[in-house]
Amino acid sequence: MDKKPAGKSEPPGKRINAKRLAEDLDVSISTISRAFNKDAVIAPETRSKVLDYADRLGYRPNPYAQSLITQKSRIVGIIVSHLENPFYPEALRGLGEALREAGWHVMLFTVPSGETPDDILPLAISYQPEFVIVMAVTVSSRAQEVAERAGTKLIYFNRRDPDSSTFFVICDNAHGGGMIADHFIDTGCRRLAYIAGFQNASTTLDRWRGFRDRCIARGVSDVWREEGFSFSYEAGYRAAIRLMKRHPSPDAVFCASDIIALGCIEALRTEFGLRVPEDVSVAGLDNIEMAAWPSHSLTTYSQPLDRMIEATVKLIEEISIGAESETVAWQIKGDIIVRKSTRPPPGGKRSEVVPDSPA
Amino acid sequence: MDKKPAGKSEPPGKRINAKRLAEDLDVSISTISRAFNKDAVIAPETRSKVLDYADRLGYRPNPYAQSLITQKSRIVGIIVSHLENPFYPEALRGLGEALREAGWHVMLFTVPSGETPDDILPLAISYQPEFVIVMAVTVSSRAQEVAERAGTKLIYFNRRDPDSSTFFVICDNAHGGGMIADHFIDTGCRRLAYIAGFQNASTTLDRWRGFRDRCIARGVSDVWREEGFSFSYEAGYRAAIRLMKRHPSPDAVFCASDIIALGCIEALRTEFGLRVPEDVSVAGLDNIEMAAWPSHSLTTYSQPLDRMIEATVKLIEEISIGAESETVAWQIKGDIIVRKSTRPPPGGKRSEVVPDSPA
DNA sequence: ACGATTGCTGCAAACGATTGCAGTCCATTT
DNA sequence: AAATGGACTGCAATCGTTTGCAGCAATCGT
Repeated sequence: MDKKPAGKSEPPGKRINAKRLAEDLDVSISTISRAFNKDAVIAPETRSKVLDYADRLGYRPNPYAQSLITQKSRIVGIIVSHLENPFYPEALRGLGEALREAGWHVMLFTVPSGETPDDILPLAISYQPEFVIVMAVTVSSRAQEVAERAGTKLIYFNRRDPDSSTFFVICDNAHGGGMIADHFIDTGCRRLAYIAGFQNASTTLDRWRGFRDRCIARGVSDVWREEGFSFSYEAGYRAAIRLMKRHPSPDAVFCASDIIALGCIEALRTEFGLRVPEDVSVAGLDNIEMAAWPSHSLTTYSQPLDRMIEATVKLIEEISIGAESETVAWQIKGDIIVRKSTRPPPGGKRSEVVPDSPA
Repeated sequence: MDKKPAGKSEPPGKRINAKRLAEDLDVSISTISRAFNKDAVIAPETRSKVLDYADRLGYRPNPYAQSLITQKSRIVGIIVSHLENPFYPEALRGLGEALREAGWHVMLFTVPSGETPDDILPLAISYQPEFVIVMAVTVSSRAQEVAERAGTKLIYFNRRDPDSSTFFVICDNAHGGGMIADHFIDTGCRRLAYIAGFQNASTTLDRWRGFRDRCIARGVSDVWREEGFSFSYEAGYRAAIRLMKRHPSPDAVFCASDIIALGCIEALRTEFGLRVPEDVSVAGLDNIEMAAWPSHSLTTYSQPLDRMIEATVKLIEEISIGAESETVAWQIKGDIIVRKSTRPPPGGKRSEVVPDSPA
C-alpha cells in the first residue's frame, strides 16, 4: 500500500516492543523496562537515551503485558446511569480528567434504560478494573459482594449506601436541604413543598430530611412532599402538575435536583400561568451549568464537584497503595447560590450578578 | 503445600485462572481455553463441564492475557472534547451502549480544556484500542498518521476530514442548512444570518455552505455570517450581541448548533428586548433533548443519532473482520423539526411530532 | 592494597491465556 | 485384519512486560 519509509528507519512491519528497543540500543529488555519505571535503579544517561529513542519510535510499554505481570490494571471503571441529567456529564468530565492526570485509565459503562447498574457490574468487572465508581442513584447491596469477589473496589459517587461499608463521596445533601429551607423561610415563604427524585435514592432522602427538619425546627409545619420518581425535566414537569392539584398554591418549591426544578418551573408557568418567583419560589440542588443561564437563573445549592472529585481521586490513590484509609467516606458541604427563581431576600442581595430581563 | 482437595469451595486466596480449572477438572489448559472459544473444536460435554465449573468459581478468561496473545483488545477508545454541548452526552450514551452490545469495551478520554484531541490521542492509543472514535470537532490530519503507526483505526464521528481518507460518520449537514434556509424563506424571512461554531470545524463549514447556497439559489442574497468561535451557550449569547451591532435587525438566525441557538435566543430577548419568533426566527441544528422543552421549543434539524450510531458500529464490525469496506464514510440525512422558535409556515403546521420520512 | 560497598545492568522466571501441530482413541472402510 | 479417517485433547511456544537475584566494574574505607 502507501507505506512511506518514515524518517530514519521503519524496518519490519512489526509492532515495536521492548525487545526491539533493546536490540537497537544494545541494552537488555530489563533496562528498557527500568527506564520507564519511575523509581527503578538505572543510570540517568541510560534512561534518557532509552526514553529519547522510545519517543522517536513512538514506543510505549504494552499495558496488557504490564497488567498481566503486575496484577494491576490501573483501570477505573465508571458506571453511569443517567446521562440525561446534566449533572452527570459534568461530573464525568471532571472525574475523567482528574483520574487520567493521576495515571488511571477510565473505562465507561452506561446503563441502558431497561437495566440497573447491577446488571452492568459483572461486565465492568470482567475487565478487572481496580476500582469501579458507581455514579448512579440506585444500586443493590449485592453489588458490593460481587465486586469484592473479583478483587475490585467499589466507590459510590453522589450516593451512599446505609447498609454497606462501601466507600462513598457525596455532598452534604441534608445541609443543602436545610439551606434552601432557610432561604425560603427568610424570604417570607410559608407554604412549602418538595419534589422528590427516585424514591429510594439517598440523595432524594437526605435532601428531604434536611429540608423538612429545618422547616420544622423553624416552626413551619406546612411542608408538602410530592414524588417525582426520577431526576429529569419531564419528572419535574409532571410532578409539578400533580403537586398543584393536591396541594394548591404553595409559595415555594424545593426540587430534588436542578433539572427537576427546570421542569417544575416550566409547568408552573405554562400549565398554571404562575410567575416565578413572584407567585412561587423554586429552587433546585446541583448547580449545573444551565442553572446559571439567564433564561433559567435558578436558585440552587451547589454540589462541590471539584472537591468531590478531588476526594474521589485521593481515596482511590490511598486505597491503591494499601493505606487502609480511615476516611472511608467523604461528605462535603456546598453553598447556596441565590438567583432569580426565588424571591429576593430582605436585603435584596443575590449571590450572582445576572443580566437584567426586559420589563 | 496447602493444597486442598478440589472439593466444593474456595481453596487458596489466589486468583482463579485456567490452570486452576484445568487441575480441578483434570483436563489441560488448552481445553479450558477452547471451552470459552466459540468456534473451537471441543466435545460438547467437555465444554459444558468446564463452563459450569467456571461459572461456579466465577472464572472468566483474563482479558489481558487474551489481548497479549491475540493482539486484539476488543477495546474502542472514544475521545470526546466538548461534553458541555449536550449533543455529546447523548451521542456518547448511545454509542457506548451500541458498542457494548456488539461486544466491545469502551474506554473514554475527555479532552481537558487547554488541550486538543491530538494531545490525547497518544494516550488513548497506548492502550492499543482497535479503534478510536473521535467525537470532537477539530483534529489535525497528523492524527491519522499517529494512529496508523500504532495499528489503531481512527473514526470520526460528527466530523469529516477533507484531506485524509479517515473513516467518518456524519449527518448531512449541508442538507440541514438547506432545509433551514428553505423554512426561513418559506415563512417570509429575507434578512438572514448564520452564527458559526468553531471556525474550521467541518460541521460549521458544511452547515454554512448548505444554508448559504440554498439562500442564493432562491434569490435571497442578504445572508450575514457571524463567527461564534465555539459550540456553546455563551458563544451563542455573545455572537448574537455582535451580530446585532454589525448587522442590525435580521429576521431569521440559523445557528450552527442547538446550544448556540439557545444562547442566541436568550441574548436577543434580554439584551435587545426582541421576541422570538415574532421579531426574529431562530433555528439550530442537532435536536438535543432540551430543544423540545416547552421553554425553548427550538426549531432545528435533527441529527439522526440512532442511524449514525448504527452506521458506526457496523463500520467497526466490518473493518474488524477484515472486510475492506468500500463505504468508508457515512453521511446520513436528518429531518427538519419545526417548533415555536421560528415563524409558523403559511399553513400553520408545525412538526412537533418528528416526521418519519424514509431515506 | 584489599575487601566491602555502591551503582548499574543482564538473566531468567513469571503472568494467563491462544493455537499449530502432533498424538490418541475409536469407528468405519476396504 | 489392517488401514483410514474423524473427533478430541495435550504439548509447548508465544505474546511483552516486571523484578528478584546475581554479576561486575568502579569507588570507598582503613
